[in-house]
Amino acid sequence: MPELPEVETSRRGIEPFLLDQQVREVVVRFDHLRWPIPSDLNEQMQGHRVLAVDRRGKYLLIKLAHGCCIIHLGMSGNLRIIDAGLAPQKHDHVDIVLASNKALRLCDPRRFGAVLWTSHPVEAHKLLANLGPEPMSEAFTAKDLFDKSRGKTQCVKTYIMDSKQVVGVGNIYANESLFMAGIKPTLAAGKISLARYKKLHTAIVEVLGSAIEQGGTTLKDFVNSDGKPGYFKQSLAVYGRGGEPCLSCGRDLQELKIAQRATVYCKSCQR
DNA sequence: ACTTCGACCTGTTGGC
DNA sequence: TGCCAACAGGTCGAAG
Repeated sequence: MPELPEVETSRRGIEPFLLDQQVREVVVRFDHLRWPIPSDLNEQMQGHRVLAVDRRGKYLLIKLAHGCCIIHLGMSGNLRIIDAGLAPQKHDHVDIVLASNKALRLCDPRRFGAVLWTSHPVEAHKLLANLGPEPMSEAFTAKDLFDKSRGKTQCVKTYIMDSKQVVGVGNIYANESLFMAGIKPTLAAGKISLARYKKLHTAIVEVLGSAIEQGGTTLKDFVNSDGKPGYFKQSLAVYGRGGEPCLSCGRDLQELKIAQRATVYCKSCQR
């Protein structure tokens, strides 16, 4: 489900319900997500207050005084705020029950997501330590994108989806950003000029920024934490539109696979 | 060191 | 209607 805008939308949705709340109990109904959920998760969190609900890339970070619960939504995960005790549906794997009698509930049919715990500074966690800059921060620059791409033969689409370069650019927004920047997705990352990386940088920031403003993309089952859908889908220019006319020039959009992921672009607008 | 590819899962969709 | 194959928002870690 989620790319960065969806994760950020979820974070904003759940934060007011978690912040400053004491954790009453963590209920794990199914512990085999991408990795096993730590068996001492309840022991670690029970009775402690939530100090912050942060995000790093697509990882949600629920911070307590002595450690952090790391949540990743994988491909199909979603989070909702419910009344504690509401009967769980299929795939509702974890509840973090709060003293307020509300609970944060994780549902993840495909189980590509993760729920982990770390007692060390979370930034040093193996999964977070090597992440690139946040796309909406000053640390993300066209110059770095350009410099780090030199010598690389991989497609530019694969390159911008690599979380070591920049976090949060998934398949939808990679397609959209490349269209906005007028860059053909199959070009070798190492052969693209600084001027074009400046366009691409701007496009990534704009595409992700407006998606966050609009509450993420609604695809199939995405709803944010209060159950309202995102509204970005109606602004997608290429994703899911293979064979349909380019919104800019009217020619048929091309569809192909790059690294086994659906890729759509306009042959005449993207070169 | 860089790049590609398999693997992890269920649910939905489209073709026959 | 049923069956089967292909596909779906991610990304780690192994293999090449």
